[in-house]
Amino acid sequence: MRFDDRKKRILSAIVETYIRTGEPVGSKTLSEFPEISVSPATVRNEMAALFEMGFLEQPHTSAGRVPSHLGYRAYIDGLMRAKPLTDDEKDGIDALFNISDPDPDKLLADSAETLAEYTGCATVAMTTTPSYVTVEHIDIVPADETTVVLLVIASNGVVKSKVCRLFFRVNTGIADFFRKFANDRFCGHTLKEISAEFVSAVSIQLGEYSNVFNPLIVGIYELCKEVYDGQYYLGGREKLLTYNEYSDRALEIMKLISKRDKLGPVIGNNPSGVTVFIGKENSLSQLSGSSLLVARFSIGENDCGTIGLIGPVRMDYSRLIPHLEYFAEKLGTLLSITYQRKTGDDNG
Amino acid sequence: MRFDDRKKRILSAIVETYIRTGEPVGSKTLSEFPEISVSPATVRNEMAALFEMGFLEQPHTSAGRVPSHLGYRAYIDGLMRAKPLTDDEKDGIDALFNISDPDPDKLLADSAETLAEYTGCATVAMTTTPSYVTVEHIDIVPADETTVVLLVIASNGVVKSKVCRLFFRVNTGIADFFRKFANDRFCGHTLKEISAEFVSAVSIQLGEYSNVFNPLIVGIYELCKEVYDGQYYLGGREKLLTYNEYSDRALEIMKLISKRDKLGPVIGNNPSGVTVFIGKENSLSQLSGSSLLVARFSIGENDCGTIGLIGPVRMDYSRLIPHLEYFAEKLGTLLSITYQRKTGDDNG
DNA sequence: TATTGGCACTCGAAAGAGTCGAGTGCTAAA
DNA sequence: TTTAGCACTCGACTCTTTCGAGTGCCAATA
Repeated sequence: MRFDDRKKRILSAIVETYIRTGEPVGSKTLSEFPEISVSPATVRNEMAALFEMGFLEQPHTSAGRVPSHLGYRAYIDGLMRAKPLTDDEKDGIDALFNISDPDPDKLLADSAETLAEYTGCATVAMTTTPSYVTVEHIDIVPADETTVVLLVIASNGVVKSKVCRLFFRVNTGIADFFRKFANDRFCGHTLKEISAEFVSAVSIQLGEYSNVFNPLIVGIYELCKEVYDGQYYLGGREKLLTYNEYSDRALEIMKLISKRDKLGPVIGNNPSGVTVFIGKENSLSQLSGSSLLVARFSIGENDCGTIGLIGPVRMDYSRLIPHLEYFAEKLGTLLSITYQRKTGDDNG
Repeated sequence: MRFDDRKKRILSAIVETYIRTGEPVGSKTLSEFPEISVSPATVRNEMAALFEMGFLEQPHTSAGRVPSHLGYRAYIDGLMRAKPLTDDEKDGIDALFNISDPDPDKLLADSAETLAEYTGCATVAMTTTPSYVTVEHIDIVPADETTVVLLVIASNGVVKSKVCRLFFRVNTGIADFFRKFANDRFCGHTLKEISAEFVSAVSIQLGEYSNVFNPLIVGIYELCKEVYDGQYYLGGREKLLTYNEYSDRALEIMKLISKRDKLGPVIGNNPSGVTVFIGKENSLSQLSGSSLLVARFSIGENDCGTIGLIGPVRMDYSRLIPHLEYFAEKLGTLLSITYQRKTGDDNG
């Protein structure tokens, strides 16, 4: 049986109509489409064929047809006409990223929230740190008598800080000593190397002072770990409640996507561009009723993170895929500006 | 009509049974309670009286009775026997707060999440900064050639930092100059004073350098604002989905409580101890189906924040009120240790 | 040969009828 | 003042009926 042109048009129309209405699509409705314009009976014959080929499902005998996962897949891979963003939509997204000096962490969290608002889906934004990234510099700044601010600057430009409150007074001498010590021991090592064992070993080298300085050493460890772990932000999880598909599963899905160890591996390892997982294609069985759209973004040349959408299988792919793509691109651009300035200025 | 002892016992039993089962409570059920032990007919007479007095409501003629808001209020204010925490429960909460050197912001966010997990309610945690808090110290630390870390330390011990990426190379001289300038202009001023206008005025004093240093001045402004605004964290909003009461209102409530400008004023201005708003007592009409429990916590002597529970009116007050109280107390204690060490060590 | 009109059939959704039982209010007796 | 007795109410549940959108199949048609 050939998957001829009319079958393609009919499948397209079924997918699009079902996405729009949420109701199974019947032969009469389809026959009224200008790009189809054959009688309902003919449409029925074609639908029977598409059903045979696995592209359609039938909720029950006397209902219309609904796309199967295969049907969605065929639609997305070949039939769909992506709706390019209007200038207004582009301007809208551009405006979101028109921030002069963003805090990268907040930017990511805000992006997730904004993208959720923009798409009506739950979103996830995640960054990962390549294993070659090293500690570039550690600093310690006395804030008041017993408080210091610890800074860890990584070779990828990420800076993290932490307030440490100590049990003794910190003067410039102590700060200088510790700064030198910490830089000597940590700089140049990859973040990956800096394990609890590594830190214990460093601590021992402080000899009798190891107890006193322990909060700072632990602080450095925590900051390194924080940088290496990257970020994981969710946005608009409550959007799932607006879809009847999730009427009683919403809580389960909301909990699931909150867990980085569950969703992270799934979204973290995809080619560039937008990757789509439709329903049962998801490796997590709980997501068999959901579709997942993920897009990588990069800082300059370096692949650095993923931003994704989670919504019902019946989501508007033709609109959301280009949106997500554009959004990820813009996010990458802004992060690149933020992080690359330090080297970009070298020539000036 | 007297609100005599037996009426009180019956009202108590109705509230407690209804909280437990979610079903209207009938006379037969009540007559079997040992503390009531009169016939169903007598109970019915008493219930009719309690209904007259406004303590009960009746979903429909042939259903049992349900507490009215007045009924809950009477229960909470006079009849309820608070269930003190068991040692195990106390240990559980104590363990949550057994952290050596917490980041205050994370602590608050984690507390909200943990409290939600512990109580099954949505939670909110908020801090406010008294208007007398001043800027104590500003620091600027070069991180790499064009990146600096800005620090603002407030007189209440709060430290905030921000990474600023600049368009020029920062050497020690520039950093020293700006540090002195910023401390001269900002220190001693209350956070409240540091408005956009204030910052513009300061910026002008930099003369020809005002453009160059503007990102730093703006950074200081943002940090001051961040400290002054305090924090607002939500936890476990999805818990609301577990109550049928919220079957179709969950989304609305989740959105509402996410808005600090809506919920903040309601929870931010209450006496110490646990304050309870039952259903329609809430000034926000959308919360008429919810109860709100709020508890203040303080750092040392200074009142500093609020932590609260949001759940269905039918919540287990006798358990949750003591829990929230203990939780707020512990949170305050840990924050006090964190913030007060700097002065507490002055005697040593 | 592909398309179409006709027709009997299917099956879920919605509406209506009947039953059940928990719970009530009222009255009269204890 | 308390209680047993009794008629009554009304939601929850079940069963049945009706309705109609949609189907599959077949014979007629272009």
